[in-house]
Amino acid sequence: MKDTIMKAAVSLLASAGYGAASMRAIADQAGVAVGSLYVHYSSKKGLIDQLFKDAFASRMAHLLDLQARLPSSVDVLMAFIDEHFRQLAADESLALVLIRESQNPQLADLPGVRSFEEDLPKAFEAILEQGQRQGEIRPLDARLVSHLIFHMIRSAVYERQICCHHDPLSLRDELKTFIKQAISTR
Amino acid sequence: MKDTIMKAAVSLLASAGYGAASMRAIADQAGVAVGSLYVHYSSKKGLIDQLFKDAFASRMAHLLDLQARLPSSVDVLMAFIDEHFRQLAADESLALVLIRESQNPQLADLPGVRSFEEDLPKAFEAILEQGQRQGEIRPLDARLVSHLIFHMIRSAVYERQICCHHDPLSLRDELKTFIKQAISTR
Amino acid sequence: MKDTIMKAAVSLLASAGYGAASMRAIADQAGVAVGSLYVHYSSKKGLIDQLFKDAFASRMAHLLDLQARLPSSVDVLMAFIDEHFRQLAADESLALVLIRESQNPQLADLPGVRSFEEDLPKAFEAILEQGQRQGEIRPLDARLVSHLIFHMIRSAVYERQICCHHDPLSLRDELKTFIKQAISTR
Amino acid sequence: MKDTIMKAAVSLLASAGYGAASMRAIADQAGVAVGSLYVHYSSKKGLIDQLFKDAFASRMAHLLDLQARLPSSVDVLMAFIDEHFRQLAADESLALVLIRESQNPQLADLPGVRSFEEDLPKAFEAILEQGQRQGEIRPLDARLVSHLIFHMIRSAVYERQICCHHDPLSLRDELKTFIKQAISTR
DNA sequence: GATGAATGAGAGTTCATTCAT
DNA sequence: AATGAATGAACTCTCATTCAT
Repeated sequence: MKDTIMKAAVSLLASAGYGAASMRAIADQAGVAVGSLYVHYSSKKGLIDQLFKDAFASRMAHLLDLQARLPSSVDVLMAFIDEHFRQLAADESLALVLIRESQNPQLADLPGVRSFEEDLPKAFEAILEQGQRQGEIRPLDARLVSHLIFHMIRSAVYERQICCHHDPLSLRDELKTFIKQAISTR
Repeated sequence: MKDTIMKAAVSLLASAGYGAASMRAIADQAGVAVGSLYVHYSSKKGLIDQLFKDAFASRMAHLLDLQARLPSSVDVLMAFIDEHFRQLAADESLALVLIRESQNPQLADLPGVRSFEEDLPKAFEAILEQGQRQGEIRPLDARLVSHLIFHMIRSAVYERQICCHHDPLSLRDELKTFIKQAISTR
Repeated sequence: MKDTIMKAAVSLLASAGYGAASMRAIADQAGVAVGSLYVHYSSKKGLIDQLFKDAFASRMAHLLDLQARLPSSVDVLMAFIDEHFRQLAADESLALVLIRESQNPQLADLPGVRSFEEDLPKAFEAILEQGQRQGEIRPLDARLVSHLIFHMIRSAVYERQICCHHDPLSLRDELKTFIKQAISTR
Repeated sequence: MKDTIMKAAVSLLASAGYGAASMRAIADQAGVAVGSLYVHYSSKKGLIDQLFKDAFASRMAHLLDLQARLPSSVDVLMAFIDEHFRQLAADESLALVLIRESQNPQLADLPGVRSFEEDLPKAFEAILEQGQRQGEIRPLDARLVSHLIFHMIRSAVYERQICCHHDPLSLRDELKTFIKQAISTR
């Protein structure tokens, strides 16, 4: 049931956003009573914090795994984008929620959200710096570009959700080409 | 007084977001009575719609002007980024609000917000297509890349607001280099 | 309207107690909307705090006045009892609420309630001590007896409300005789 | 286990009061599951009713015993006060709960609470009337004074709990002297 | 135009109680 | 007998909005 609730919450957050996703609406969507939400999550914010904590943990684990297995930094980034899009296909709503609500000031103080906002770009930054040392990546402000890439992935995912015009595979390849060309040494 | 209210609204929306910016809070911030808000704006959504309409009009006008004056599409984009950062310096809060709340599903049906979300990228797309015809810009999915660029500018602006680590000028130049390299024919 | 709300609150607190006097019930009793309660009082506790603050102020003012006008401490006590019963006749519900809810642990941290519980007995204590110095009152533990008297007045008032068997005047005289005989030097 | 639950309930009622002592909190305090409370008691009110029934039975039994053994009504009262203070020392929390919650309107309809509130003073009244017939006790309204004394004992006990300033023995003796002098024939 | 008290629907949350295990 | 997840009514409080002044 805990899972049913979380899935309903993600679905509603995706379509309506934090402000319009009331606990009552989430309960209805999940087909449970309002009180049941509080059996499994301490509060509305507690529920959303858990959402981000889970997402951060799974993404971070994957990124660290890639970094350990692939020698080339550019390859790590490309593989991560592939994986990100794969996860996206698995749960489109979740991706949208993660992107949208991570920028919601009302949620900025949640530990899970902060990890997602701060620690994930930091990992990107480390990869870029390693790539620079390896000569694969041109001189650039690693911190800044890590954030740019992070947001571009977000944007691509976001576009995919909102404007249903794009073919997801071409979008993924377009993004990869875009980033690859932008950071490579010539 | 109408202006005082709008400025207070922008300031509060920037720091607290749509959900936490109550009409009472906006009135307090502006130093006027709650009732006065409804003298000048029909509703909370009406106020925000106006905010986006104004912003869209000024940005669109500038883009059309650049397009008319500069022959090179790449130059137009670069000049637009310059101008965007200039406007940003003039009103940082407004930029943040435009970016954040344009993605808020609770505001998605406002005409002003829709213009900002849909018509501005369309203008970018037209510029890219023109650049392709001129041979300045490599073959790419104009519609998709226009959205990517649009979101990257957003991301850069957003980063500038949230993480106070970056030097705004280097951020602007980094972004211009990033985009220029990404779209140019080799 | 602020007054209407307070009167409705007192009436409901008297008949139902703090736990059963919901804000909705108070609003209904007062014939106003729930929201109106929060226009005039910050919260349920804020409303009750105000109730006690007002009651404390009026009783304390009267006690100080008597103390200034009457030379005999016993007379002051007797006059205060008379006045207390008079105020009681003017607002029986209020008296009951003050007595009952001042002992409610959920309200113990309200400043108004603390004043009522602590500062009023302190004033009694001062009167007793003065009476002892004047030789009117027998040797006794002033602090303790001040609390005993305070609670006896309460009890008498409480009885009057709950058990409607007693004649209020005989109750008052019985109490006065009881106290007078208990504290006098023989 | 039934006893563990009752003790936890008394402890929590003493410190937090009826309103704040939720069934979950009582279960936590007792170290059992919420469901177990309903195995032994029909409801929250049923539990509290049992609390008062037990207390009434033990106090009433003792009072009747004293009345049978002691010829002097004044002695009976004094002995009862001694015993009351002794019971108090044995379970201070219980005493506080009995006093406080017997006045809670939300509990006024419980049979156990009504016995405690009505039948105990009636027994006092009978003793006073007997003392009057024996010439030990001055002419007074027996019903009224029985309530006064009942409440004074309450008050003394209550004070002992709340204001930790008093020495319990001196408080007991002060109260006994106070009452003895108040009711005696001169 | 400007005000702010009044509104009432709806938000998040709690809680006594039930019942399948 | 013991458990604790599930329930849904009811709670306190907030908020966009209205309207008489």
